[in-house]
Amino acid sequence: MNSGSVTIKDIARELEISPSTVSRALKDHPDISPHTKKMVNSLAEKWNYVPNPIALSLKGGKSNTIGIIIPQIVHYFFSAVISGVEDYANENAYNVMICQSNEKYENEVKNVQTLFNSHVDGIIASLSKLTRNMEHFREIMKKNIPLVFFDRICEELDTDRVTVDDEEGAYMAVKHLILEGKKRIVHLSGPPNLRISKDRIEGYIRALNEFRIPVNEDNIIKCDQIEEAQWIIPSILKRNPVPDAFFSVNDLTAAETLNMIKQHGFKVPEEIAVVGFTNGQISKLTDPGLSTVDQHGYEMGIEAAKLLLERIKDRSRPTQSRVIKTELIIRGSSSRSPGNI
Amino acid sequence: MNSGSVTIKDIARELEISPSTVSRALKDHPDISPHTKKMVNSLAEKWNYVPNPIALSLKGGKSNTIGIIIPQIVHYFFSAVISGVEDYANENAYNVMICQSNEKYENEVKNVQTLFNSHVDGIIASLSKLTRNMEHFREIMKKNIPLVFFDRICEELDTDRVTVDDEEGAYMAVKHLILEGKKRIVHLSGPPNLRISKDRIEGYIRALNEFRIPVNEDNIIKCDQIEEAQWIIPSILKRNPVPDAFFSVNDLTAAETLNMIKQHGFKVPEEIAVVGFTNGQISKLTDPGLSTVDQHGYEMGIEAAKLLLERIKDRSRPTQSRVIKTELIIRGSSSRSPGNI
DNA sequence: ATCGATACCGCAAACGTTTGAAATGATAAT
DNA sequence: ATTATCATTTCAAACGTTTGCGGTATCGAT
Repeated sequence: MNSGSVTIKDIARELEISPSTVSRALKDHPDISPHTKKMVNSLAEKWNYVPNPIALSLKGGKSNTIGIIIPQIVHYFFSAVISGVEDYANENAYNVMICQSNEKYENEVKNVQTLFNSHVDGIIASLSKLTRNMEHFREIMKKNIPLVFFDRICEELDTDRVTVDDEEGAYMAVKHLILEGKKRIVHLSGPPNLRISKDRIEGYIRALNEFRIPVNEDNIIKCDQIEEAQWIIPSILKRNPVPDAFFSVNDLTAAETLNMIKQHGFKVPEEIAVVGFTNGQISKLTDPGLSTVDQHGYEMGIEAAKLLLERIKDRSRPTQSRVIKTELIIRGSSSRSPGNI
Repeated sequence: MNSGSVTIKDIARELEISPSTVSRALKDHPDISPHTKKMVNSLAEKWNYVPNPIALSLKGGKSNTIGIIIPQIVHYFFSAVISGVEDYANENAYNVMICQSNEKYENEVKNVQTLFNSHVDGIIASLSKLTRNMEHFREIMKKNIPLVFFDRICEELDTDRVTVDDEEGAYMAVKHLILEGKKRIVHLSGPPNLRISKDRIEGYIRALNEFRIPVNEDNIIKCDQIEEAQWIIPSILKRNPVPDAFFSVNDLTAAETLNMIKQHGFKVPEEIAVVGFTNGQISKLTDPGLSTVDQHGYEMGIEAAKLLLERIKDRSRPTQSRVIKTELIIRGSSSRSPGNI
């Protein structure tokens, strides 16, 4: 705790009045005389008085801090979400504590504990890839701590949620590929336990169905990491006939896939097209630019924080699910005449 | 503040003893009988008692929270640093509050205010590109708040610092380019007010000097953003003779430069080579892979947090400057036979 | 029986703030 | 002169924890 901070007591001492009078004067309480108010306020101004948030927390029974649990901060999407959460929280006088699960269930459990012990007023979370057991979140709900999931939501718990329209996003991406003339479209999908993975698969299937392209189970492959792509993609590229498009569940895997396709001598997008998911920084920097589905991380962060603060205010209101629209960004990896660059 | 939390008072009430006895029992104070200690500890265990950090903060006069001010969280380097800071801080029972300046001086000033008002025990910061006036940091030092700068340090203030050996990193990068046979090497540099920019320029110059390549002022160009690269690089590529290498102050600009070079029909690395700085996610995903100088962001975060906590413990110890070694990562953008991929 | 020592425990204040209740002083109504 | 009314202020408790100090009880020694 820093020194130099002015307290109500300091002001009271200087003005030779009681702390309670100072407190009320600062709040413009009707009991206090205009003269006293003037004295107090001008001294408070002069001395840069700011209420001690720690004392307020102790008194008020709320910490004005919210926690956020994310898999990894170094991923563009998650850091964008954090920015949104921070911005909205700070505007509303809340602080944010960040915890990373590093995609591990055990860490996630610890994170929940840590945040609870830190007396956060609520928690925003996105599941780790390895989380199957939701007991830690169930516990936190039992303790009546507001909980909002975003992106990788927990299906079995009735909480507020913020997602993107994953199904629609995937549908748009695959439809776009089909309209570009692609027929043998491989979907590199995420962990099958996550709702987002299922939804994106469904969007993929809906697009194929719409154009009466048969769905081949072999074209849906769990592959959502660079390292995975490095050994999976080559085998796929040996198929006969070779796929003519990849729709990946994230940009990083898509970018790596794109590179491997080129390494194997295929032309992008003419022979094989690629579409990713996220619209992170890499997508502008691959060659050709990576078509992708914008996930609007920042907006998700804003919405998640908004939902959480609403619930902190009113714990009895019914849970809400907000869905943010994705946006298909077409670049060179899937189209010879991209709309965006 | 969440409900459900067990307090010392709860335990005292249940055991029909006083809170002070409970407190001492939990701390294994000699005044307390073994029997009482046993009672208290087992109930505390059973009820999952955890001390209320807010009460401790108020009492102890320290918040056990540190603040970090960074330009933008969405950049790989900074999010890596945050990870390091969080990890070290959490291991030592500290929380971290994150503030983004978004590269704006005004925001940075506000951030400092916010952190001060939040009673953080110390601040870790990296300057925004637009910060010239250091008054806000000077103020915070006057108030005796420990302050550690990393990467973009403040030269005029005597604080603890963590940097990488920017000069050496740049030197290695440029020397590597020279050894690859490059002679007309353009350096895309950062904001001239920042020490890191100057150091990297110096490293660039040292390498040229060592190989008796004349330093051409026109080859040192302020260009550290994608948008800047988009209009600056084309003009550079029209030079006659055209440069045969670019050494960029960050990966993003380097990646964009690499793309523009290819667009203009030059072969990378044969005709024009590129080296970046950071070793972020993109560097593995460009085509060819981007050679770069690893900045070890995570380690910097650890060191910065370590320095800060040391200073919080002992405010009188002399300031320290820790320098972390960079590492040249050679990929396809600068060498036909890269050591790394 | 008295004293001192020892062992164990509780009271109360403190951190900074808020807030119900009580106190003070002054004014107006009786 | 007494009382009610009002404006203004202070007191005290509370949030959860720590800690100096004082208190009580027990025991052994005298």
